[in-house]
Amino acid sequence: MAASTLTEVARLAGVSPATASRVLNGSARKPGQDIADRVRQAADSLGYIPNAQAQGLAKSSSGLIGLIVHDIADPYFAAIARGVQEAAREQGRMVLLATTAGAPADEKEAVAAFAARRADSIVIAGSRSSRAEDTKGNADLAAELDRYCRNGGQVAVVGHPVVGAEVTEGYHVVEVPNEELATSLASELAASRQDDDFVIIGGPEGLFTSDDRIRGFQKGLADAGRPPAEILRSSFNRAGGYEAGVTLAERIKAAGRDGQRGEGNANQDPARGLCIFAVNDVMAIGAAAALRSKGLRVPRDATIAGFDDIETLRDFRPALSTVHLPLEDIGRIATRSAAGSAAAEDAAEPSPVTGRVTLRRSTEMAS
Amino acid sequence: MAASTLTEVARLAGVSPATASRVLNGSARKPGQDIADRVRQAADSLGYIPNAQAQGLAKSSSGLIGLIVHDIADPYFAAIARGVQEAAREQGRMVLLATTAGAPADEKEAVAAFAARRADSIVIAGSRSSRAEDTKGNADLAAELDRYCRNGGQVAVVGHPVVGAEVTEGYHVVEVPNEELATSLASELAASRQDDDFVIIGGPEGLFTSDDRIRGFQKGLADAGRPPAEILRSSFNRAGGYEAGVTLAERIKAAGRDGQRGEGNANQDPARGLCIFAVNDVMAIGAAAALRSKGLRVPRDATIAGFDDIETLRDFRPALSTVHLPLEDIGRIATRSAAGSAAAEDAAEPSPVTGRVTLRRSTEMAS
DNA sequence: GCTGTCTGGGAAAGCGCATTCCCACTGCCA
DNA sequence: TGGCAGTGGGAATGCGCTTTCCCAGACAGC
Repeated sequence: MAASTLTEVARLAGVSPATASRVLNGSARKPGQDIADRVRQAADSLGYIPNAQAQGLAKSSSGLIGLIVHDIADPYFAAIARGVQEAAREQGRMVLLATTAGAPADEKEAVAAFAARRADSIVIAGSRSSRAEDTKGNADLAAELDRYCRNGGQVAVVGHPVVGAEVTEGYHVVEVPNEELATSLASELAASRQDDDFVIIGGPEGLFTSDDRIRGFQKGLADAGRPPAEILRSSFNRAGGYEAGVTLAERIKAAGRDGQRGEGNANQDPARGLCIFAVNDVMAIGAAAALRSKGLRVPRDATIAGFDDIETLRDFRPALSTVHLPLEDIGRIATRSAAGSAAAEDAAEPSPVTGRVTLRRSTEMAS
Repeated sequence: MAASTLTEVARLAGVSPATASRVLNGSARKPGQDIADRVRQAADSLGYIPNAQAQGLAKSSSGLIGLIVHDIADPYFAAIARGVQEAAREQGRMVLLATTAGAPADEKEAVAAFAARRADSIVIAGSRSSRAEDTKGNADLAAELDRYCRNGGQVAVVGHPVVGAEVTEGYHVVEVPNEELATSLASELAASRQDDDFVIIGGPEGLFTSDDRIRGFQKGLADAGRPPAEILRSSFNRAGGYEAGVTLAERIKAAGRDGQRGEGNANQDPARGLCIFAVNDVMAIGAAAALRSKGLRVPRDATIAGFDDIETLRDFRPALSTVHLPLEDIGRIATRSAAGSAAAEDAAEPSPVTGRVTLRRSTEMAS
């Protein structure tokens, strides 16, 4: 038994396919009540399911939203995905998922695939990069996006615009105030951690999200009259945080900052504590794990702050100081801004994203 | 500029659309080298992207895999989704996401929507339920799935078969040995926690995953000669775990099990500890948070074990005893089993899922 | 040299639906 | 009663592609 078609339904109901189409899918023209009933009943009895592909082909639009993330298992993206999914449901669309590990080449592929499926809009979450090795990929991605937009597609990018994107028609950017928030975080930490030196665990250079947060943090420190923090670079995930954490743990011990009176380091005053800012929560957790594995305690031997306020990590102890980002809203906003309702379009770029510095135990005053 | 079509490419290359189709998309018939080159070049210069909808319509298959989860932001589902995504990529397909909060009615909707899009296969993750209020929904869902399968669709369900599903053609179940693993967990805990009483924090009655794990755990206790554990029911998420944790915390204090010598409870021996088994990690974390908020310490005042071994929770302290489940593999296996390669089909239901009891600090020997 | 078999390309028929255009009919006003 | 707008249904076209079928030419065997 093959899936039944509109034509079959029409025949069973004794009407033309045109009429059947009109009653089963919202058309401007409403057939008479009796006919409508007949058609609907026929559809029911046949278990008719409209073929979305054919519909899409006929009206060239698909009811699909493409979502591009680095990794759906990363709680950051998962949270955004939830928002996207919700907004999509509101719009009566479905979401098509693509994961790319952040590689622009893969992202370009994904955009092409979405374009092939005639997705109505595309949401790109996940940090843009300006690394040299990505130059070519970025250009390709930008070109693909341009083409997609020119063909009437709507694109929403979370965070930074894609490097080199030119079209403005249908191209939306959901700004995330990473830099400002990092500045605020630094200010608050500078105030509460008077006696700490600061160090930053960042992602690879060229990753915008990471760079923005680093820049913002440094600015906050400078505003508070603190010297710039040293920056440790590693990968933008837990492993990267852990790795950097190991390095720092050794340093802390060597400097005798762990209360065990190490041999001391000429450059570092053992009396001063160390406050670590990891550019995202997952890295912060990794760093904390590294310190712990080296026998160090947070916040006693070092304090740590992250960024994102990942929900799953809220029960982590010591509670992680971080910057709360409304991830789910971000996904929702991005999806809505790419909904492409020409009317509401210019009316207002939807409510801006606001975060909030959230200090918790991991950077609490040492007793 | 509208997206260019095959016909345009063909015209530019000076061939028929049929030929263009044959060279651009793998057909059995291979046109001559020179012609192929001409076509490919024309396609390139036009930036041709095949319309997947039209392709799908023409060959009635879409290259789509439908994935149904309760909540994509839940790390359990996110991990499975990653596996699905990966396997999908291997197959050159894309994944369509639907979240349903576990409501059979929504799941039925999702299946219908997938069917409408002519998804090649559907993966259903997330526990089935046999609750009375879901009876109708389950029946509808089963009917929808049956229809989908009869129309040639492939379905893979993680865990339990959908209640009432009848078709076997194209219907796959990825068995997760929840019960057996829970039994093993109980055995190991019974051995290491000789002096503990056991209590189970379960999900709502009728949720198969939860029920299986409870049943298995009780069996393990029985095998070890322990009396059955009391069961606290609450919702299958962190909040549920927290709620149950609050209840337990009060009880522990009342029973003077927290070392503070409470007034004691006739039924409970204050000398005995309490070992809490939460049917999933997230609930376990919630329960632990509740205990902590009541001033209780794990594993000192109570021990806790979970189930799933969620990656994001591995850095939780005290490290959570749990049962490791290869979530990502599960997603992959499900996706592959629904790949529908009739050849490999009967050859072997793909490698079974195996978990592993993983005891960590949260159930460690009291000193 | 002629027929028979390939080979490779093109014409055309859908895939299932939306939609435009057309037509028959109703009811209204003049 | 004739004409006209308005209403509601159907025929037909096309969305972009695949695929079957057909046909012209190449080639081999007799």
